Amino acid sequence: MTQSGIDIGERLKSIRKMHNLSQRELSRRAGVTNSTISLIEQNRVSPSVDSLKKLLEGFPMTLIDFFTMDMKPKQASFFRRDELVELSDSGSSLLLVGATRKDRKLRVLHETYPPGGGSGDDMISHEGEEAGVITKGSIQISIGNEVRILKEGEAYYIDSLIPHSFRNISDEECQIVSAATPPNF
Amino acid sequence: MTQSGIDIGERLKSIRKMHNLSQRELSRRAGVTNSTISLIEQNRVSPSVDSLKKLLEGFPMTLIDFFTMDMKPKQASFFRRDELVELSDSGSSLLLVGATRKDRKLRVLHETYPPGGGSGDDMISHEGEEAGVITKGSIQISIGNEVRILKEGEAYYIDSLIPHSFRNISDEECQIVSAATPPNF
DNA sequence: TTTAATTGTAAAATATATTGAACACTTGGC
DNA sequence: GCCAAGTGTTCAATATATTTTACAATTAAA
Repeated sequence: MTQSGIDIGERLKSIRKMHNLSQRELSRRAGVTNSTISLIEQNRVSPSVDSLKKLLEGFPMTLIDFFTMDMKPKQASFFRRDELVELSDSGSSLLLVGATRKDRKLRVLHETYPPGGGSGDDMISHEGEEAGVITKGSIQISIGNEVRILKEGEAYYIDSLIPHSFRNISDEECQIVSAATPPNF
Repeated sequence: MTQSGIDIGERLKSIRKMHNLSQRELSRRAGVTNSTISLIEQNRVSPSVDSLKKLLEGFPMTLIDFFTMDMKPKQASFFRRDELVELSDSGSSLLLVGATRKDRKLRVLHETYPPGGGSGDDMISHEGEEAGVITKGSIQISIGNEVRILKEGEAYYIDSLIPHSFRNISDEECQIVSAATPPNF
């Protein structure tokens, strides 16, 4: 029988429903009996780790995912261009994706740098990681004491602790999509 | 008996050792028999979620912590196009940024979908958050039971555990830069 | 050495998870 | 109406996890 604090049965059931699977269909995919699934979802048994793992592989999903899952309120998913929030006051443009969401784990930006534009000397460093892809033009990126020019299709991945800055030294507009976690704004 | 992929027994044992606890002492704290602990550590049984939870409370530690535990090193920097790792085997292209880093918190992809291409019919779901910007063309995105077509410059931001999929139903190539945390690959 | 208190392990007994085969109920043809 | 295929549930049988009790090996103190 179960007493595990978190409602494993309910959680499994809701995941199964999300994927539009019947107990029997999940049973086939996971190699666990449909009756077992029924009992687990009713919290009449506490599944072995093996069984739970098999079941999750039917989605697929990992044990980490399962135990990390918390019910979250549904929030806006799609964003038109005018729904992206402009963060920059200079000539450059920093459009934030998902600004309306309360507790983002991710800071995704669509950045546009005109010729001569740049991020300023961003000496603020914070815990986390940051990465991006150049989607148009080229840009000079300084990371620590390294300096390099990245062209369309190239990318970077850095620890946010290391001071970094961007400058468009070309005569073309440059666009970047970047992501960081945890978000610093 | 166990076959759970990850070595639960070894993991439990190493955690116990880290805390300088004997099987019997952990037994007292957790309310689980020492023989059970012995069997689990030898991987001769697959503990029930209940038992594992009780054991971890003896340290204390959560199930999330337990399953998240993975040893991780570090690295950095710039990536040319040919240094991005192709993850797709179909017609679409999924280029991973920073693949050489072992401990990424971020999964940034440069995705290219030819006309008719897509992410596959199997909707994938995993714990975390995911967002992206369409940088070229347009694409149809399904999130849960919502479907929408996003054009260049538009964006999305979703909880990763909501099943989602992409399909390019236009006659032009579509490019996206997406980011997710934590990385599922 | 002996004794007592540890340690991890093992076997049989017991409790529980899982299976296999039913059940009643619904849905969509025909 | 009936029938076939689907749904989730229940119960007895079986497989497995957990406990109880015991054992042998180690460590420390007398």
